[in-house]
Amino acid sequence: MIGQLKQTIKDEIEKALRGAGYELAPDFEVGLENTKDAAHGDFASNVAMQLARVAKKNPRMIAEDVIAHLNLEAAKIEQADIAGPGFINFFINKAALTQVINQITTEGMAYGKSTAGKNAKYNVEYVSVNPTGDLHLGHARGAAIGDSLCNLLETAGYDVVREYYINDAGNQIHNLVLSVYARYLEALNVAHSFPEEGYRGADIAAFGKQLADEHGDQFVDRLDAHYAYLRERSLTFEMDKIKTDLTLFKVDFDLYTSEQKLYDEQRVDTSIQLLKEKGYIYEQDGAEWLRSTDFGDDKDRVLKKSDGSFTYLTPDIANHIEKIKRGNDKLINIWGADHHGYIARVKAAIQALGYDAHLLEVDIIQMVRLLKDGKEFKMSKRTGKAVTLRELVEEVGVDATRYFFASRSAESPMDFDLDLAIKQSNENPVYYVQYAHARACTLLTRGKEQGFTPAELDVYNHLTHEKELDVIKRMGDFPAVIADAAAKRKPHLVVNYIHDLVSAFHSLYGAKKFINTDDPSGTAERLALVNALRMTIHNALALIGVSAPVNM
RNA sequence: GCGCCCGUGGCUCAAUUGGAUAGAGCAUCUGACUUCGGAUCAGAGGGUUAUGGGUUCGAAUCCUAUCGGGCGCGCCA
Repeated sequence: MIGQLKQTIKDEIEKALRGAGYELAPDFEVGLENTKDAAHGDFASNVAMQLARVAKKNPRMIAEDVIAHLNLEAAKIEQADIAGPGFINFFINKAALTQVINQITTEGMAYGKSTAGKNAKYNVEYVSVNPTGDLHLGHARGAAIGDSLCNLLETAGYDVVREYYINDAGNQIHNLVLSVYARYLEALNVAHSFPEEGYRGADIAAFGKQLADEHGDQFVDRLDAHYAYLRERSLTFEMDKIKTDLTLFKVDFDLYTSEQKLYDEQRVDTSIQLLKEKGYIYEQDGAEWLRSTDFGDDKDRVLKKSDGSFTYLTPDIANHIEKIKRGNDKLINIWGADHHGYIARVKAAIQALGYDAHLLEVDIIQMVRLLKDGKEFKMSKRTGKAVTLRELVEEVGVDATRYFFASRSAESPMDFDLDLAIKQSNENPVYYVQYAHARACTLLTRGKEQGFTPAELDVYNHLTHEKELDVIKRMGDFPAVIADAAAKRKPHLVVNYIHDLVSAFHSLYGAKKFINTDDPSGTAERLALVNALRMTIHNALALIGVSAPVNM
């Protein structure tokens, strides 16, 4: 509703400009922003400044032209002022604004949805952790951001598939089997040596012991004979555990793609063949290379090694071909910063196949540095030392952890002080938001006890307090905020929004009585606002995987 | 050395992508109606946005140089 309002104003500004004789470029877009200060009205436009240079005219004079030609009634504006260097501030009809309440209560759980994405097919690949150990802190950040982004995209009208690419082929799986086997022998007190490149996570030790309990010494000295079985069991164990942990973290996937399956179905061979046909493969030193430098990569990349096996890149290219074949309009990969050097080569492959580089978008999430006792705590694959996602959830909680990760921009590296997180978990801003939701719910029940039901009116004439209007306006922004955050791939914008919305409500709560007043119609209208607010908070928190408790 | 990312109050982070007086939380300090939930509210102090130069009506944001930090730079995955 607010979105329509703003569009109407933009259209009318454009008409006014043309009416005043300004030439507008075909792609000219009228700027109209929410104001930060109520004194600047409800919306502000900077068109006058935008046009100052080309029109060679003082911005304030342009602003005057706009106002002189503006049809206030058509734009549904009560007043338009010029301020500062040439901003035009618009004041809208406050009573009309309250209609947002009805929109929210009618749409309910669906409030926030929009068609901004036009059902474009988006494939989002995230987490995709190798099945060789526990999910840790860094993965948690990727999972939280990836899942939130998918929720945002869906709500903003995109057609989303959530994909987890499983690296279940290659050397690391061999090392996984050897590691499990070593732990198995260890559990049986059989002399063994731990593999050089082995994985020392606690999960693997536990699984080795489990195998010993199940099978006794059946596999001792017979690794080769039972290799396939142990491989299958190890992989299943790892993936099941990863899925369980992710579900605990409220993160789910639509599609699990197996690297091994890409091999089995000849898709890896086919993709190399395809690149050969396009002429971007050459042989050197017994290996087959992709001429990725043709597309801006630093150096060419080996696809097929001289021993006949493939590099990691090759099946990944095959998978990207599969994604494209599924008819996706956009492929989004969410990777940790340690993989950013890999972007150029995958993009090169996509271009070599004749597709636009923009078809693939890689969003990088910067590193999480873990602090313990104020010092950096290096996670180590060698020793298996790490803080796992599971520990995080147990000690800090899902809601607090997800809110924490979602609230920070992905592009800046962050420190995570675990001790502080545990100690301060009850000071986490997430409770500030959840408390507002619980408070709203209580108000509704209390109101009901006293015989009040939320009003259903065309216009809410009693909601005139500055802080009431502030809350209403913010609620009305919700769909646009989602669409914006989705388009920018920035879930933290939603968290900023939630915090501001809730803060406006807490402030209103302090300034105004809701029930226990001698103003029944005001109470009923105010409860309608509270009801709409409750829904908005609930829907907003759902986007980042955080619950909205009725009481706490 | 080359490439990408980052640098904002004591700490952790924002800033509608170039907009009006750079905002929040934590920490510090001062206040709040004898039940609408004090996990809250009202307020105070705290900043040369790493540094220099440039672009323009206007810069934390763009360009440039320098300093500092992170991550990459395998026929590993």
